[in-house]
Amino acid sequence: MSRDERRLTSFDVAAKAGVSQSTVSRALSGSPTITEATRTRVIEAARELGYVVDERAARLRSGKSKTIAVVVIGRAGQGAASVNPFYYSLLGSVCTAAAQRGYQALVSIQSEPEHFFGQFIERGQADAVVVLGTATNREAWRYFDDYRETQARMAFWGSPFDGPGYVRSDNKAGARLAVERLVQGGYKRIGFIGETDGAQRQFRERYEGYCETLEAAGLPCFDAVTASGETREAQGAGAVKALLAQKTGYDAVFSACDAMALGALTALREADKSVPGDFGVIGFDGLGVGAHSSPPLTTIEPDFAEAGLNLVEAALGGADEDRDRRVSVHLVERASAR
Amino acid sequence: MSRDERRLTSFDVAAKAGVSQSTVSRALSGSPTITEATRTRVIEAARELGYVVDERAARLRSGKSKTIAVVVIGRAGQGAASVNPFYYSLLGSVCTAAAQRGYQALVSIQSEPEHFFGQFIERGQADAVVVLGTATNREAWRYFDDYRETQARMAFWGSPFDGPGYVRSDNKAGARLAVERLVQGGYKRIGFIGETDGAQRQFRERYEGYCETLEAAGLPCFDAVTASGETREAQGAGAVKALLAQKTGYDAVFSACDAMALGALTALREADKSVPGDFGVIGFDGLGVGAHSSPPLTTIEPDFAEAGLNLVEAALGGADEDRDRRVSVHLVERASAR
DNA sequence: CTGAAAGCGCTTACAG
DNA sequence: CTGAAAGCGCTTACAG
Repeated sequence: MSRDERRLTSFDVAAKAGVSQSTVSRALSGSPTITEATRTRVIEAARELGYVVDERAARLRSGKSKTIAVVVIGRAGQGAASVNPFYYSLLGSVCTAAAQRGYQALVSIQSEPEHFFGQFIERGQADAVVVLGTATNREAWRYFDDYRETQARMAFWGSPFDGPGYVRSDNKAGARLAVERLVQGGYKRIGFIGETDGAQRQFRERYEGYCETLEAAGLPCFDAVTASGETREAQGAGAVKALLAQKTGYDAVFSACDAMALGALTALREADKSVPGDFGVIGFDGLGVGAHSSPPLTTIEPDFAEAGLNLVEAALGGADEDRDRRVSVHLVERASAR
Repeated sequence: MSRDERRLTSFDVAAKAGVSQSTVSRALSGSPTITEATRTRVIEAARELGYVVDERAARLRSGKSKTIAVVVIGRAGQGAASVNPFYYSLLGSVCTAAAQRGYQALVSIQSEPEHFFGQFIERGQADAVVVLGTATNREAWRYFDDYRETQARMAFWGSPFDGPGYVRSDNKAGARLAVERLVQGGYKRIGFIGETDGAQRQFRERYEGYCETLEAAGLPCFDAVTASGETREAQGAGAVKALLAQKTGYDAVFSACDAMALGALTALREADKSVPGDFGVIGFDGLGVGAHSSPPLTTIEPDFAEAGLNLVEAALGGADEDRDRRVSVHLVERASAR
């Protein structure tokens, strides 16, 4: 209720409980070497005084920080407004997963080269760092890919690079789910939109899954179609136009990401193709906005809670733990495939 | 490159630069009492060694933490998945605003009563705390409303409560923009959906702005219409159905929030009302998903960057600064009003 | 302008 | 099981 002038310390609690300061520390930190009676007395004294330990001191002394630094990469020149909902959801999952493991989350949104910073562990502020965000900010990813040479306890999502600590969706399984769903809907000539060059490793994996599934189904798979554009949506719209112009007789597309799929939907509407009747579309990412498009977008969604847990574990585990971490995905049935 | 076994300290830098440890500290912290020549030498030594100050020690000693704790309130029983994109954007803006003022952001997502926790300042982890999130988690807001009795340096967004430190949109101005836009579109019987009882102070303000603007335009204003439902969208859809059933001849609605407006759009489509031809809809919040609804939703959006800055300043300023902080809003012209 | 010293509030060997 | 003491790595009076 009242605001004390002097900060309460463990000595105040010790005095009140009639024990030494070290006993207070042990009692409050859950040391097993303390009698239950003593512990209760100390906890009660602390409660009455409104005392909580000063984490700066506790962490300095113990050498730990019980914190995970989470760096969210945005588009250069745009800041927080450029972070898409997918990464915010992932951020939320990481914070939650960290809390479940007893860690706090120090969040930093980084877009500009002059502010790239990763030395949270060296500053004693974090025990591990998770980096996530748009693959399009190449400079940022280059910075963190270099930086990881100096630190093992890191994990990544969204990077165009690869290596230990990189966590991602099970892209092939996702592609399979999507393409099988399209096949099951009776579509015969299924295209793929999204670039498959080095930039987006995830996209390449989705493309591979697309081809494999189609081949297994005895259906033809086609070259990936792309188009340039400012935004992912413009790219998706352009790709669908290009694909329609090909006159291969496409009747469906699997899009490498939802943002492009949304653009595809717009282009299809303009081309008077009815979705899902004439043409099927399935995206990838599980963006919430897809639920409001017309028609609502059927998509592949990674399990966010699992993604958060994987990122936290990979970061805490360090580079030693060199396994390929794949997050499971599932089909979100909406209305863009018949 | 190499991973040192022993942590580097300011003594190592001192030895390398040929100065005392206190000089290293002063040089690196930007103390004006240091010669430029000395500072350069120290900085260079630190750079070569790869030294950065241990913030736990620096903050313990200085008594500051240069951190803002950001608590994001989710729906009980649902966690991070229940945090909507609006609050994630706000979270991002707060992190960015904090960084601009030289603060870091410690983020904690809280949904369950047993994990409500606000004592970041007492733990020495933050200099101020910002709480934001859904007004529907009453218990959480009650907790933080109680907690603020013990701490001045707090700011809030989304609370059903009121008082110093509560930051919100300029709701009346927003309502005016929306209703004037509807009037300008030629709509004559404009309804309001959203509850106006105590729960959502923001909604009441929007309703008041709605009435005032309509009266000023010489048009009738009506009682707010609501409907119960699991989600905001279901509530919006229900409200529109109820409103259509009234046969007052409504030809537009101003919705207290976008989520309800999205539901309204669905209900209107089902009722074969063409939007914006037969019926106009304008929401409030600026949700990104509104850009993909059919038709895309015209809405009122608060300035997120300004909101973040306001929250950070209000929190840092403490309760002394007892002014009513209003964040400016603007009309996002999309296609649900002719 | 710089150095030697104290001390922030804890945790953790070291004794008993 | 508990206490007295050292020390984590800084910042900041206090001197000079």
